[in-house]
Amino acid sequence: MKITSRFTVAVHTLLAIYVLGKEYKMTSDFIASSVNVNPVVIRRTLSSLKAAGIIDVKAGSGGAKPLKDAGDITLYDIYAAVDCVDGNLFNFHENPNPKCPVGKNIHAALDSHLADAQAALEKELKGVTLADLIERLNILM
Amino acid sequence: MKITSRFTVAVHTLLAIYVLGKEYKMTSDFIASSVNVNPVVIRRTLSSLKAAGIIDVKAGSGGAKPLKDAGDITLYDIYAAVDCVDGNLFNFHENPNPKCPVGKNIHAALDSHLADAQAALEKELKGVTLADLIERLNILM
DNA sequence: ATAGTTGTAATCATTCCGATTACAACTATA
DNA sequence: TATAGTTGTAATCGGAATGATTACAACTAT
Repeated sequence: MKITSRFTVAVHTLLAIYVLGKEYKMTSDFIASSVNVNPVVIRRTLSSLKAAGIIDVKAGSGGAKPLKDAGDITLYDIYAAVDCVDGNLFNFHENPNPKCPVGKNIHAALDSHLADAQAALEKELKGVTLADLIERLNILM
Repeated sequence: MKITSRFTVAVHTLLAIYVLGKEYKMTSDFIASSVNVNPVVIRRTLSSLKAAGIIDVKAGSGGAKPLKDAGDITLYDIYAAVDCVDGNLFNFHENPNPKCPVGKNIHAALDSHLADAQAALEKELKGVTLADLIERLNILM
């Protein structure tokens, strides 16, 4: 079980917009050919990023544009924007038997630890900005 | 996108075995009624836990038994035993365009950060043992 | 022998994903 | 204002993963 590629697609999309946006018009078709997915997938990604206030996209004229400074966008912001994880990362089996001492209390015993693990992952994502990635890209390019 | 309930089912299963195992014969049917899933699901879980050397199960006679000390079993061990995540937690879009400067380098720029995030989650899981959960259960029960 | 189990294969329905088609709505510009 | 190029979005499709369930062979204790 893996976290949707929507996330890495969104990161890729933003990198493209921030790095190549001055030189090219960033249409969904253009971005789609860099990411190598269907343009509609990019349009959906752009919608999410727009709803999160990260970029601006105008219907008709086209071309996505940055709204925030790259240093102010973390991987977590992107992860949250495309909603790869709806609430809890870990799936719990529904309806453990309340007549069993284990079934009755397993949520109380386990939930906080799972939340901690998820928080640790998300904290790590909060520590990386789009600017960090762009810097690294510029070295590599 | 969530991590399979196989994981929490396995934790529940082990808790049942370690907490109730002295009092009851822990058959797949018994455990299934505590977890509230189909017995076959539990048998599969037991198989994984057995393969990981955590418990012993004998075909025919039945009844799962602990092989390791609860303090030596971490949530990570269970998570790994039932293989909820096959390798990388994050899905990457395949085939980014190598002709695009972003597409060509995005893996190099992003992979390590994703690995770090996954490692942070797993480290957290390594910090909790079955004994911790049992202790908490005993207080609640 | 028998009853009770485990191990495992095979199906099935459901859910989620990304791909794709289609088309209405919108905007810049000629 | 007509047109070309875009975005927004609904609808559908096939594929993959999941858990539920049925079925039955293999095994073990009594």
